[in-house]
Amino acid sequence: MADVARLAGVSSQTVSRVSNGYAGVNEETRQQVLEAMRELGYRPNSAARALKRGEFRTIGVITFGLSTTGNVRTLEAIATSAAHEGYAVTLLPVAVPTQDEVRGAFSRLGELAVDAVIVILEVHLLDAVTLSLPPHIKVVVADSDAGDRYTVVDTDQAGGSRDAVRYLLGLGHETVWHLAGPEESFAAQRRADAWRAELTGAGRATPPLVRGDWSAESGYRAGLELAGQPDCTAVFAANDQMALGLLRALHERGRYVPDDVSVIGFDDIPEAGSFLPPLTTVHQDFAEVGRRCVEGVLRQMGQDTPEHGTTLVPTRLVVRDSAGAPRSR
Amino acid sequence: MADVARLAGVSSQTVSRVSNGYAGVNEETRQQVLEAMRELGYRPNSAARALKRGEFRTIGVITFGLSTTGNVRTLEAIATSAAHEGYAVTLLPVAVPTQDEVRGAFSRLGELAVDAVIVILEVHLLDAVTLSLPPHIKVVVADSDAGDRYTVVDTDQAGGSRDAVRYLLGLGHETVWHLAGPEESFAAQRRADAWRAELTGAGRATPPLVRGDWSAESGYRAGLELAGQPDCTAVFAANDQMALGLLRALHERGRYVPDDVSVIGFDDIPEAGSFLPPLTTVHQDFAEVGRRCVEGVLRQMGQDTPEHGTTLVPTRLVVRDSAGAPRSR
DNA sequence: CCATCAGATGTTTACGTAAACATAACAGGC
DNA sequence: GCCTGTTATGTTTACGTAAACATCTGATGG
Repeated sequence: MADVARLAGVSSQTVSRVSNGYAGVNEETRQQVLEAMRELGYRPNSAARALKRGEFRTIGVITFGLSTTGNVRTLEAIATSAAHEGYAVTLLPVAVPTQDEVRGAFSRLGELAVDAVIVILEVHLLDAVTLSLPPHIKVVVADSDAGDRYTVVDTDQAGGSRDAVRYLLGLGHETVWHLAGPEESFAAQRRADAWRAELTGAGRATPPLVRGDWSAESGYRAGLELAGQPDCTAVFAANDQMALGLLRALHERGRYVPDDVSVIGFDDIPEAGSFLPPLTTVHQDFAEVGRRCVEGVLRQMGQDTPEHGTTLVPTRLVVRDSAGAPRSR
Repeated sequence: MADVARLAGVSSQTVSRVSNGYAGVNEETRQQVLEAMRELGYRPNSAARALKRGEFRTIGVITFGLSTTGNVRTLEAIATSAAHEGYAVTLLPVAVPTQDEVRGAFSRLGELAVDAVIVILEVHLLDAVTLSLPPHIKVVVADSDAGDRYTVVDTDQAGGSRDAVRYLLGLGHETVWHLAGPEESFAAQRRADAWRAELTGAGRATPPLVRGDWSAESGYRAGLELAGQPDCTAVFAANDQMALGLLRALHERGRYVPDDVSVIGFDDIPEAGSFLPPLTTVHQDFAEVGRRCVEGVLRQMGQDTPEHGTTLVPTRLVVRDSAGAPRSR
């Protein structure tokens, strides 16, 4: 900066003013400074800036792996929104979703150049971890039920599940089975709860819940099991990957979809329309979740007090070919 | 820091020494300092550190979208490796893969707190962009052919493609069709080149190349076309998503896989084993690519001169059920 | 018993920036 | 012609840290 100032024949403060687009600079001076910057290839040093301003213009994102579509899409939207607002995004991968790992990530975060954190961790691990965060760092959590302590942005899991079950019942199915996600997952829990509630509300029997782990492979195993249940005519899978495995198992066992068994997924991953048959599924607007996370974080940075409360992003049932009326008995 | 020093009854320099694990500090003093740190909740300020040290311990990752599995898995491995080495990862999403956008990302990068960059951009857009990078920033490129100018880490696209084609020919197919990725993609280009070379080398006819855009939907459209070619008995798809769409199209048109048509994909995404039928595909070791990217970046940071040259990560053909011998004529 | 040296700790300074304050030049009103 | 206000610019300072250098203590060896 000093070099630029010297070359342009001004003080370093004037360079700073130009560099920050400050108003009260003579147009002629400004051009000289810009020219000098160009000539010297000047780049403001972000460390010094951050030090001086006391903020990094960076948002940290804590996430467990990038294996699930939802996390990735949300992350992508976060990165885009953040970039749009002039914020950078720093990634904090948590290797294994254990209490210790999460705590570790949070404490690494403490020394990290970050003004705020968005946590995309659907598992029940946030509880004991709160304390280790420096107090000035703002937090938004996606996919959690910690709405009483944090700002939470979530998909309307319950609404989406309700729509799926209602749609299947509307097609004439006696009841709907559920292929759930892993126990540790908040999202899985809420989808299962809503499924159960909707069935109960409609006065239908609740079949035993089948557990998967989000993977297509687990869906396949569950599918082999379900294929053996002759009274199973409709399945609501908690995500599209498991639905994919389910489709394969049913196909292998000669149970045709949708003629013998109807299947509905959750997420609407880009490939869902290319499954065999194309999957009817609940569309999640991950991009919107990401945007609102960034929004929430920035809003909190404008004020001193942290917020809490939950924002729900609505879902939409995308009807394709994997669900139909049950074969008439 | 000054507060900690006061509380511990030492100078701030001693606090710094403790904080950085410096050797020559009396054990007793050290404990007092640590105690004071704990009591005051002291966190070293990373901006000040970066300013003083002249390095940020941060790696920037430029990537176009997070839509392709490969990019995401690579990114994940990068983040993990980097964290392991005490480096943070900052994400620089490029919204649209145009020259301007890429240039923009690179110039934003100039002001970003980053010591090195890993570019995961498979498209032909790097060429004109070189200049805008501050000279001290180290670069590693994944999935590119810029090996003469940068350190490049790539999957052995050619080897994988060759194996796929060779395997299909070995099963007795007369020739192999190719469902290629988009023209702008380096990876797509290399896979297509290797496919053509292998066919030519084996003295087989080269069917017209069919173009997709990596998406399952484009694979479906291509599949409808290929289903109309009676002499098409084997297809090598440039990625698994397109293979998925292809499978659906073939199925809809009554061309059975693998009896009528054999299909091989590329990537080995986690779901590939759950396709109908389970997909034979070329496994890419994205994790290894990510690791080597970080390794390359760190290595260059240890020295002054940038490197160039290409490292290839080997692939592996994963045989499942989508490819078989052609129906005897 | 003093010179020498090693280990432990303190003091000064600089990293690059921008806020706060200071100064200078000039226009306009009375 | 002097005061006031405005605009443009310069000077000083502090952000939190760690390198470089300075100092102090006590031990060792001749």
